[in-house]
Amino acid sequence: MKQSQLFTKVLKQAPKDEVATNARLLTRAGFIHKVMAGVYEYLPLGLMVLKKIEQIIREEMNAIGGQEVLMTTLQDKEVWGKTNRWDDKLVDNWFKTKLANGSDVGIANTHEEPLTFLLTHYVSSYKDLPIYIYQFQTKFRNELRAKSGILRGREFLMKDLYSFSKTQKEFREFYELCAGAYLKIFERVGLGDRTFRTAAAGGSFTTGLTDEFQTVTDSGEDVIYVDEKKKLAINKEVYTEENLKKLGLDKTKLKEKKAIEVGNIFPLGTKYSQALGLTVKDETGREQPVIMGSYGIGLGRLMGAVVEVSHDEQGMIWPKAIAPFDIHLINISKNQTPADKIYKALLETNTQVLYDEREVSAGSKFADSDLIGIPTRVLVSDKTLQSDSVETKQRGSDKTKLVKIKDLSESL
RNA sequence: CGGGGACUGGCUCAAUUGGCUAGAGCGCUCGCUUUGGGAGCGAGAGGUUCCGGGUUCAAGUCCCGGGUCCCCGACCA
Repeated sequence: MKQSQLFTKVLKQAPKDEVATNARLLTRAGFIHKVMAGVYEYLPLGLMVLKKIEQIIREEMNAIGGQEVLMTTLQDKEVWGKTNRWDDKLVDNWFKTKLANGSDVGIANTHEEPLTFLLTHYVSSYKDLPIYIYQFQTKFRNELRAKSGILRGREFLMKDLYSFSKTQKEFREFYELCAGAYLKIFERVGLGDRTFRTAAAGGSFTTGLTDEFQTVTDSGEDVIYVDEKKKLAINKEVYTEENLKKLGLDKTKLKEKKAIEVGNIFPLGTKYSQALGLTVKDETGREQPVIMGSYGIGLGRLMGAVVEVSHDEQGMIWPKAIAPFDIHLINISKNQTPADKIYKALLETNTQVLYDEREVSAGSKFADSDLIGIPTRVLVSDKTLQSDSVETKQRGSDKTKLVKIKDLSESL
């Protein structure tokens, strides 16, 4: 894409109402725009990143047997009444509204109830299980205090998967499979070396220990204790002698760290299936409640976490897998024709390239490029053209390399 | 929800203990010049000073009410 056609522009100064690094950089670079506290619009560059994250998650969820659906934002009150979660005392961060005919509806906060209810229409035999269903869907949560830019929003895109199993053993196997898939996802988006499976409390969903995935960074909201060798951690909220023993963690080997929760998985047992009547007949013909699990990843939060851990003074440094573009082609030669040709040639090799052909100063282009943070910069100047070359540079590194134009696509 | 801070062109900020036509930088438009790390000169456009009341000869500035945003805490997927 030609940069002059991008409708967003880079800002030299971040808006004063943003303090969080992720929001400051993403806003300055034109990836997102704040509408109100905790509510952000995704602009072209930001959406490209979000879509790439989504695709990585989709691939990993499909790989473990997930089937993608899309459920609704408007939810039936009846269904929530069956688990008593309609009550504001139990779930108080809910947006609710009314239809024209006066009936109450909920605005998607989570989907355990609607999905469990949906499955009662299709599942009746143990032969129908297991089933793993997921979606990318916007969640609305009326947080008392939104903060940290896109890390905690009132409206955010979430991948939520729900597992439906006939036995504890079957459930546990999938639970571990999904934990593995999560680690792969965080690896692929560039957070692998600092993201830990972490024992935590289950909130309103369950009792007992559950698992979350925490990315270590000083800008995190949570405090965890990490065993770096075992690649395991425990959240401060459940840090007790008893739990340490249960997890086989040695107090002396744990390091206290701040972290961002980028994903979570937890057992739901039969709480929802029983309440909503989701049962299957077993081999002997008896009705058995289905054993459930829930597995979530907030996409915006994940994107924000990447920015928090991967940036410098100049701007963001995107991992290749989720960068909005692969190449930032920059022309600073008066003669634009050679750069135009390179742009076309790159597009023909299916390279995703942002082409800065604007008539602004070189320094301004470099600064914008560093801020946006595309992994590879390809520079065309009078100097490089003298030797039929371009200069390549990786974002985050100072090393530059002169590459012959005819060899460019192979070298990338 | 408790405590603290803020709100002035698109963005960042000025505006003397209440005083003239609310200024500057960035950004934007036009012209000329310039082009390897946010260039220069000139001309120009752009304002309900968050909203509503009030005090005063006079309010961006003081008073009352409301709103929004940010931070800390509580809460929380």
